[in-house]
Formats: sequence, C-alpha cells, structure tokens
Amino acid sequence: MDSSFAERVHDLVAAIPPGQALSYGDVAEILEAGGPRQVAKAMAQGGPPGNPWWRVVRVDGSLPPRLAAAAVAEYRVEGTPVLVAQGSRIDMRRARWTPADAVLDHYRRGSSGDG
DNA sequence: TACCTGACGCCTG
DNA sequence: CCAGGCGCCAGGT
Repeated sequence: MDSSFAERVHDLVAAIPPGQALSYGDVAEILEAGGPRQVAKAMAQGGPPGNPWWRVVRVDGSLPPRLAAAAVAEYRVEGTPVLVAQGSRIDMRRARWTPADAVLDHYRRGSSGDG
C-alpha cells in the first residue's frame, strides 16, 4: 500500500502485545525502512488514539523523562518486566517482542497486506 | 531544490 | 559510567 512510513510504524506498534516491547531500532528493522530516528519522529506525531506508544522504547529500555511516568504506570498494569533499580527501565532482555515469521512478513515493506 | 527537525543508536575518548 | 560526535532518513516548509 502507499501507507506512509509513519502509518506503518503506528500499525506495528499497535501489534505489540501487552507486557512486551520493541526498541525504535527494532521497529525500523522489522519494517525494513528508515531508522530509529525516523521511528521516533513518527511516534512524536502522536499516532492514532489508544496507540500503545509506551511499548516502543530506547534500546536500553528507557524513555524520555516527559514520558517515563505515564509509561511506568502502564508497565505496572501490563506486568512488563522493569528494572526498578535502573530507574524503572524496561528489562529488554525479557520484554523484547519477537514477532512470528508471519508477522514479520506482514510488516516488511512490499508486503501486500491482504489483511 | 535546499535546509531543518527528531520520543535514536553506535563509536570513541 | 559519562560526554561528545556523527550517521541515519522521512517529512515539512
């Protein structure tokens, strides 16, 4: 589809299961497009209402201070593994989402996206 | 067309 | 671990 880069980002973000997360770089790799900065830019656009933006974090599991408080609240309700001693950053070793091959194929660029 | 921004990521010292 | 530098590339103006 002609969906914009940002739309693909938001679409993938919406597919991240509760309690799990992806880094900005992970998102770019899965989409096979752009890079972490571009993903960040897309996230900054806000995305659709209800979008679980807190499931996309820095590669070290952290988020900017302005977003951290709200994100941590979500992690508590979702049971996302966090490193409390490290400033409540997500424990990416445990929380990183590994999409199934079918999912990867669905989000790659060029994917027809029949659904 | 050129220039600027951006919720990043990796390397170097 | 901390700081500084630079690459990355999709929009918007």
